[in-house]
Amino acid sequence: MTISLKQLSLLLGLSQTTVSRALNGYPEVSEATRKRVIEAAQRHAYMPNPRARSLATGRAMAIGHVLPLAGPSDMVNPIFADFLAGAGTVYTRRGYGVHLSFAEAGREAEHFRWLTRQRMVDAVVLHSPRAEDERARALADLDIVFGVHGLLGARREGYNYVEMDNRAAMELATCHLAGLGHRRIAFLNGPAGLNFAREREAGFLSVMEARSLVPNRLWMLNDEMSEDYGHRTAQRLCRGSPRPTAFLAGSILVAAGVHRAVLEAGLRVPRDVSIVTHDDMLSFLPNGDPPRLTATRSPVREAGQRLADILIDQVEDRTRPPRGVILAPELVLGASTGPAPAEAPA
Amino acid sequence: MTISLKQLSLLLGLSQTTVSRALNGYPEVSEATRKRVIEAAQRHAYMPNPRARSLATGRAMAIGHVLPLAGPSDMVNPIFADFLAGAGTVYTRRGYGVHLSFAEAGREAEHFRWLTRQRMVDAVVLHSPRAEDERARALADLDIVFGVHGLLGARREGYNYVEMDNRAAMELATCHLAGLGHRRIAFLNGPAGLNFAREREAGFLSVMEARSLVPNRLWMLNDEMSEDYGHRTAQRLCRGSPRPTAFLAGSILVAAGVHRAVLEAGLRVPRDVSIVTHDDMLSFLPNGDPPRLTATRSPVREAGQRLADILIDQVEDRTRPPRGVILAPELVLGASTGPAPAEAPA
DNA sequence: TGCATCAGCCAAGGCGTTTTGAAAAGCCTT
DNA sequence: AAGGCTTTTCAAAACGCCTTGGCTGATGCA
Repeated sequence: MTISLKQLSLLLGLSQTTVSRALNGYPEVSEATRKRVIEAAQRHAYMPNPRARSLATGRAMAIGHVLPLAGPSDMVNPIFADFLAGAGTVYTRRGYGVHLSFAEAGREAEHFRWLTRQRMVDAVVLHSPRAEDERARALADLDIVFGVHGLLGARREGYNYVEMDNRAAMELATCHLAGLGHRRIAFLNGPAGLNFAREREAGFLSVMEARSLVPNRLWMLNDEMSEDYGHRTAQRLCRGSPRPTAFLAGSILVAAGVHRAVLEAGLRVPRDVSIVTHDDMLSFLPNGDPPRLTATRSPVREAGQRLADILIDQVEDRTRPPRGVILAPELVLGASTGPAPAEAPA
Repeated sequence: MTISLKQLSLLLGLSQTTVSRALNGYPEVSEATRKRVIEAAQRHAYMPNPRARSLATGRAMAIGHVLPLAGPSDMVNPIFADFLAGAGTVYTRRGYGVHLSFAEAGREAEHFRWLTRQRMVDAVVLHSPRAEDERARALADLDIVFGVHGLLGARREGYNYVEMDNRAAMELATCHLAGLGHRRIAFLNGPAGLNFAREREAGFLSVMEARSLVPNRLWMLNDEMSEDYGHRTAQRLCRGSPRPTAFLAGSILVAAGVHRAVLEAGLRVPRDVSIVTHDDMLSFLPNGDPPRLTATRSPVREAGQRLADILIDQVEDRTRPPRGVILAPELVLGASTGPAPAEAPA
């Protein structure tokens, strides 16, 4: 079927040792032989058997991504998918595989222990981290290389991570709205416990404060980001008086719900109400041209690539210090934002 | 770190052979020793090293899922995610892993060859099959166990597959609409080349014909299922005269676009226009209670489980004939359908 | 010339399993 | 007591790779 190291060495009249060393770039082999070996390897399409290799080296040549088993969770989350697609290209290029596994919520620590005891993976990626994340603690205790897609609480050093600058994103968005004259802004944020939601709130508040605007605390909401959440909330707020002139939505789904509620209330976008969203899923809901929604965007796919490289670097040289990357978001102007409507006289 | 077979056998005063056989259920070992071995294995939390095992057996103990590398493709598709979540539970339960890899579009065949030559996987799952699928041919030629999430053209035997009954789904939906008196139904189907779209069209047409209704061919459309597609198309059709009284959407995203366009046109759902969609993503857009949209649903997660079991069964006994499963859809009544508005007098 | 050094290569052992072929032990028969 | 079975056990080889330690012949130095 496929040629083995032994066969190749027999073919070349060399020992397995020499062929192995030649291919793996060890110095103790003459350049002439190395060239001959490499050429023969290519000709016979030799590829080392990853299983045998990792049995011998003790290295897994795989990075683990662990997903919660039940419920409408990460796996169904397009962000995760896009992140993995980005990471996947790097893994493939550098000869690593993905080890995808599913763990019951709450038993992740045990799962990690199993993964590492079995040497299934060389490193692990943590998705959707919480501020106080017991999974991160478990990983640190296990002395395994790991990286986080997001931040662990306020900490920004001592571990590998890739994060979009959530604070900057909301600052951009809030600045944009404030610049258009909006003062009554509703902020439909993500779940309160999650880090990125805190960061976003900080960004929102800092701009409001800088502009001497007073945020309406009743309009700052936290929930799972669903279309339903956006719709339900916007419907309620649009009935109130005064109502918001602008909505800041945490995701495209939330924005879609808001948009629907606003239309149903007989209001026009952006004449009566402006909508800005954070868009982390890019291509998932194709925007037209010009884009329908004004949105802040982060390069999720690139985030995956960056973290993959960071992890593999550290796996291959355990002495490397941990690295963190903060990716800058951009604001894409769309057709959903415009000047705030004139204030009704008080 | 973790105990090996050798250490366990030493501990028991038995040979590796006997311990191995005892644990793997071979008959040529006395019940007394087997019991002793199993008990010791549990006590020391022994788990065989999967790499060593598959090196020895030649079996990979993994199922491959190959995704297109570039573009807004499967990976970003929540259907795929949900399917994998379902399959994942079965893989884990039966001791298999997932091998997720990314192949450039058009070079999948080569990728499969590599996967099998390297014995990376014992079986492969094909996603989003086309009627004439060169990937399926490549897999068949390679003599590897594989299964399809969907159908290969009209063929319904000779290979493993799990499919939702697309035809039945559209029959259900069309019957529902026709029963409410709708005659002017627009059908926003998926891409023309894909199988499921053909099946769905057949279902739609068969009911129309059975009820002696004449479908408007100009209202039967095919495209990638995006929110934009739904919006664009519904906007156009709502401007026409006569306009459709009902829309049959291929996915929730399409339905969302339709819904938006209908609202923007100043029409009401379901008073002026009814909407039925096929919902393959279940929990992704949480519906309220009662559900917002009337929808046909298919159990994607269950589909993943079924195919996983079929594949592993065949891997473990290659003589088993291929199996196909067609899962029945259900119609979930929501708030988006109602009686057809009275005809304007002609 | 003798001795140490070094580049280049190799034989063999190890990674943790499964599996083959054979030996040992037990039980019947005769 | 010996032979023939069957049951139970084992030592060793294999899977395909990496790596340790050692071997050869050439080179440098004194």
